[in-house]
Amino acid sequence: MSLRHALLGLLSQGSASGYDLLKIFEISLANVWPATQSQLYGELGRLADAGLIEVVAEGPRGRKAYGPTEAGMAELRHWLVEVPPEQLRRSDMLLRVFFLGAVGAEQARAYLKEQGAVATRSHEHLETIRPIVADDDHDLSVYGRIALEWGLRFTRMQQEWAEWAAREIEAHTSRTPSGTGV
Amino acid sequence: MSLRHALLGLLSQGSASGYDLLKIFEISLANVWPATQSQLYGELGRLADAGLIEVVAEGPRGRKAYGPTEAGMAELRHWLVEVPPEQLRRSDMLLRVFFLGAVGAEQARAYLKEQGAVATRSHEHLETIRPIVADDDHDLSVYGRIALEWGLRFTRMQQEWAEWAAREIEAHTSRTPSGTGV
DNA sequence: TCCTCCATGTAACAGGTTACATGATTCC
DNA sequence: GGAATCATGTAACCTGTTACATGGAGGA
Repeated sequence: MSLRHALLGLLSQGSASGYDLLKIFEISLANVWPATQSQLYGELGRLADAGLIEVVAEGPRGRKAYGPTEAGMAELRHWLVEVPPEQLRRSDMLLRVFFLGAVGAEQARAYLKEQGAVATRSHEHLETIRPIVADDDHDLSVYGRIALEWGLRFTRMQQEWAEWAAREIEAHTSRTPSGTGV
Repeated sequence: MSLRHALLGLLSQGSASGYDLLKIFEISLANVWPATQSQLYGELGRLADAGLIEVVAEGPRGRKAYGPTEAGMAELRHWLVEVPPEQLRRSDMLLRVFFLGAVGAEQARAYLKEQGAVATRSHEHLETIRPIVADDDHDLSVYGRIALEWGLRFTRMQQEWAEWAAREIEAHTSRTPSGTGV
């Protein structure tokens, strides 16, 4: 149920309409908690019904700008500090690693090298947005920077791991030259 | 649709019943691709209907052991090398970071330190299972070791990041002592 | 006028979780 | 005989995705 809290969090930083929020999701939250338009409007309705947000302004074309209520802010703070984050991560990238024995060392190495390259590209992309968040001292900037740093460290780790793994397979292959598995 | 491929992958390493597979999911795949019992039996039925697996043995209590068909193995290899892994990662741990401005520096630091501690515990847990996979040269062991190494590097990265982030907040707080945000 | 963008909503479907339901076998 | 374990299956519900549907407002 974290979409609910993502919305509360965004609205705590300033009121916005569903349309505004959708844009914010696309730019800044896309890598952390993607959401689609239909999901978003549905959840806004449910949040309003639950009294956690309310319409604070209406505009042209039926535009409704929402803001959090006191109950909504309380719920957000509760979630932030008292609800332990989910640990579960599904990774089909890693799932494949378990079964790489089904395709022979050459293809296994190619797979890992490709994953390393993907990580490198992601890392480079994140580097390009670093300067945008870098230069000020607001709260938003501090926490944005911390999240960005996570991405930078993660992509670097993944890149280094993939290269290490490709070398491991090479070493294993040279020890057992016949190549087991298929 | 990766549960399907997780099942094909496991069955490619030896035939098994739904019950067997469930146990394997609980132990070895739990951190990478969790699956519930009801999901599993449903998918086994669909895989059989699609001709990707077949019943290779029947046992007591209605036990049905499945093995992959040739079509199933082809599908597995196709998925392994030709279908690019999903990049999407939802992380409610990271989502919270974006909104930490809503709770004051003290609580924000406490949150990050807790996440660091969680990562440390996970890392220690993974270290305990390292010796189990370490000592042989089979394909399975090689790829199991590579996946484990990912976990070790990931948890270490997360731990270091959380500690760094907590220090960042401290530095920011001492620069702007009043404490902005709520 | 026509196109683009703003703006909201619904319906159908897929994947996943929890809970319910049932029964056979083995071991003590 | 009774408990634990093996073994499979179904139903209700929630979250998320894709696609469909509609219309107002502003600019060229």
